[in-house]
Amino acid sequence: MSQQTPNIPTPQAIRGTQDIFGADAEAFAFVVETFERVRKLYRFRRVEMPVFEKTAVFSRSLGETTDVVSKEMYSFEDRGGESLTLRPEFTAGIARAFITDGWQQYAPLKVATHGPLFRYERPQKGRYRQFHQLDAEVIGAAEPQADVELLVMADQLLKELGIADGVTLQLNTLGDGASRDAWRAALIEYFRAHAAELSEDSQDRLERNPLRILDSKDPRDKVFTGNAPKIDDYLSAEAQDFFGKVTSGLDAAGVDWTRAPTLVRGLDYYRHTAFEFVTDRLGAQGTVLGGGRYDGLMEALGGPATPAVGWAAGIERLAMLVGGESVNFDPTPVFAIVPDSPSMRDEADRIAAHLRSVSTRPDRNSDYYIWTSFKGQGKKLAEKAKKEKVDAILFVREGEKPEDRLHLTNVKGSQGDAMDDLFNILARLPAPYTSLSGEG
RNA sequence: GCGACCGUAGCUCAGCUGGUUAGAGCGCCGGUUUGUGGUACCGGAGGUCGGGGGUUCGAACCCCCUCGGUCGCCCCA
Repeated sequence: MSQQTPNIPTPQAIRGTQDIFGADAEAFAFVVETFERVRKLYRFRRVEMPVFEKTAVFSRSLGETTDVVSKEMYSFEDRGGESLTLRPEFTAGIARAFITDGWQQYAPLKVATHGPLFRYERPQKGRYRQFHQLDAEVIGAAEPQADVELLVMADQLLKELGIADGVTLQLNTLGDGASRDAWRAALIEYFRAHAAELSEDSQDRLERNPLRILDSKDPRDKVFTGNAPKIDDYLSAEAQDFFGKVTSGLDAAGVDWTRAPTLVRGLDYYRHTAFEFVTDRLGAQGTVLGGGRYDGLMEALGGPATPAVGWAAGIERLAMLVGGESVNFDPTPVFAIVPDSPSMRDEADRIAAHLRSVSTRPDRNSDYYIWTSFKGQGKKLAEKAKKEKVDAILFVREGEKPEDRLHLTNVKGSQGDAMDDLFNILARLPAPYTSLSGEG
């Protein structure tokens, strides 16, 4: 290995960013690919959104007083003196595009996207300053069936990722605007009576975000949360009916859920349905997918009143649940092409090039993968190939007759049909190599 | 923003209450052996002990500052 150049300090990675590699990167890709498949199944349209927006897009939609806006955004002035912000979430930007790009003509519009988000927070397990989310939104649909479809899709995604076990859907309603405001007022009144006995955090929350006191972890607060006013007592008949249709829709679709009366949303724009898929396997960052209805958002951005629902899911949290070195995300067999001697290098390269050029199936996936190296031959290279976890090694050796020149060795011990499959693939070899020797 | 723990070769770590040239395994490079269901052996390169300051005859080890990591609080997906 080469030495580092002295006296030139290597710049460090930014705190809270990640260089994702190896099994983690495979798990990440598996999550994204699964999401893409499910999103197409439900006919959500793919959108690509800018990574930065005018700061007002977020400050208006999330609320100036929220922690995200007041202390977690990466905001800066560009060279024109305009205040811009690296997106801390997807919804606000999509809502902005809905208004400014005339997407209203497609309403009700189902869109999905994924990519990096930025929040200046203290890094910890499952939380980074640059993190990645999957996102799905239904815009322009006031019907509870939209909430149901979104939740059914989320449920199917988690099942297809193989992580549905141990993840529970917690569901709540915040009511319509009037219900929510009445409940909020009642909560403030109730907690204010006990203000002195609450935790310092909750005394602060009392002013800024009283709903949040309900899911406080502090035992001093928990004493009071049990008897706090319930949203159910403040729901209008319409809001009650709406929530009833969501739950019956979920039951009809066979999605398990539990009522979580203290589940609230941190951001101001949420109404009605609020939900989180929660696991107990990720420590403090247990929410793996969360969202709700945000009927008030479009107006906050100066657009027409437009009902909408959506959710987002943390890709690295999903990847951690999927993870594990042992998981094989892709069963496609891998062949190593190994020249037995330096003189067979070109021949080996020729064979590898041919196999790669004929590998593509009509569905654009490959039947097999080909591993090669840039140097080495024979024994050493075979050892290296095994460390790369190839399924079989095709040795290219010197020999008079073409059938003597190729030798297939099965590395992983598959037999019978599996071995036949490997041989069948090599039947696609060019002219001289119509047969080859090998062992199973 | 607050708290706890941690920071020794590319990786995972050892280094006794501060005491001579800082170690192991894996990996890497070279070689010998072995014709291939993750060979065996020999040799080699590679470390400002995160960085800076201090205490001491002497610091990887003690103290302070700083940077970074991990896990909580907060916030949130």
